[in-house]
Amino acid sequence: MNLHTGKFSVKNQIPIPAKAMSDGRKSRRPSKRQAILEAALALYADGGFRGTGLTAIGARAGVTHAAVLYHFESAANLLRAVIEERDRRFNESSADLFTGDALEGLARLPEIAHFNIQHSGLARLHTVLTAENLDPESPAHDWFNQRSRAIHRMFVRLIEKGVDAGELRADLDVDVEASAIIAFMEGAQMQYLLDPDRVDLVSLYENYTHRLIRDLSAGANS
Amino acid sequence: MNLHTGKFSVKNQIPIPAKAMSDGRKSRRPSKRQAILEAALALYADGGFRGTGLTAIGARAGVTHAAVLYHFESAANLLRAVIEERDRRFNESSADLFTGDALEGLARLPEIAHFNIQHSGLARLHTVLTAENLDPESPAHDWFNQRSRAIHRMFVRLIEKGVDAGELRADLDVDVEASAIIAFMEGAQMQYLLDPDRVDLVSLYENYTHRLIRDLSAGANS
DNA sequence: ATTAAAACTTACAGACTTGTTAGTTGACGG
DNA sequence: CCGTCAACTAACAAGTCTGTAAGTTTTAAT
Repeated sequence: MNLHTGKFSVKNQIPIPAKAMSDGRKSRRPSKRQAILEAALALYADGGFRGTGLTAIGARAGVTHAAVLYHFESAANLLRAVIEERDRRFNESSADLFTGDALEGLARLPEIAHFNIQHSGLARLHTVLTAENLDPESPAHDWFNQRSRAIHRMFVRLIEKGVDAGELRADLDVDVEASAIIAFMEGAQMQYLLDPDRVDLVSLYENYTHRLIRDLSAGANS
Repeated sequence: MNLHTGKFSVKNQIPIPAKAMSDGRKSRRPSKRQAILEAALALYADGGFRGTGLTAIGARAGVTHAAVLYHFESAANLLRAVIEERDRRFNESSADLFTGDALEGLARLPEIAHFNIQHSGLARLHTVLTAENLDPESPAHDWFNQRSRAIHRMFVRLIEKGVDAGELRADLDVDVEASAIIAFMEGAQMQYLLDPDRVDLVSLYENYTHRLIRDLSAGANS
């Protein structure tokens, strides 16, 4: 364990990737960078950041741990790249939930359940890394914090849009409602990951969504 | 409801505590066992199991890491003791939620929010360790799995009691309802731990509880 | 006072961690 | 054909981790 230990704590920001990123010029060799990232995605999902060494990641990608460091410069930096990659993939398939009407967006929440079941590796990665970085001293705490706020804002805006459009009740505490939705999703995820056989994630989401829409819709009894 | 607490064998034989547990006989020296457990409680909450070494735990308790092993035999065994201790404390103050009527029990859920805020160390410990043991290969995965099922059963029974008493709707999918409640609580906890300044855990719980009771009460519109 | 045992400490071992450095490989440009 | 440079590997360093073994201190009972 590290406890504080300066390390990268100087700035919250983690240094930029690496030089080995440019594909503008001709690559002299097929570079294992992507394979390494993929391996890290998978292994962090199982063992978390603290539980997974660069050697294991390299081995899965068919290189030594030095190659991992060559491409990502440090373990913390690799973590950052992994988190961003999972975000990229998740957003790709869920961003459009926030583009339409509020009621429509809420009704489509179960799509997230489907995505997370199909990509349970990514889902576990997210949950494991979030929990691992609850401690403010953790290497990526600030990043997860910001991320959390960003998602919260998206839901707040979605709900506000619904309120403005008259779809949703006007007396809602949007902050609380947004947090509640996120809480349900995160918690359901955790339940499912812990015991996939017992928990039917889709049923959970559908039941929740149905009731959520009924409760938030304009005209619902308080 | 004391869910067991015993150690119904979780197939993986985790050895029994140690000889140094008996207080039936006179202790020859004040033993740091309790101090070590306390230190582990605190440090695991911050850094998780994988992120915390026995040396650090020992240091916090004023002993060497060898003393930790003397009392708990192995790191995995200490983890088990820590989990059980957190459970014991949590149950002590929340077990009676399940003894009364269903509606009363549900209405008192916000008490859990208060407990978790006051004992945020224990709360973080629970969340961090749960996430860390999502992987079936993890040392305490089975234990957390069983624990999760036990809690789920408690809520199932509470809801069933309410249905039988005519307090709650008869057409509920109790399994799903129980999972949803747990999901909300776990997720809310995670949100709060990640960003205590933004998330008002008590408001979240109160809002949720109010709506939950309204939705589940007999006579509510489907 | 001697003995016995709990409750430690010190020292060591082996495995694993991140990270550095120096050397090797191989394809492409000239 | 040859130099260059990306993309590595091998080896090493310094540290951490769990666990073992053997020796020491403290106290209670005889």
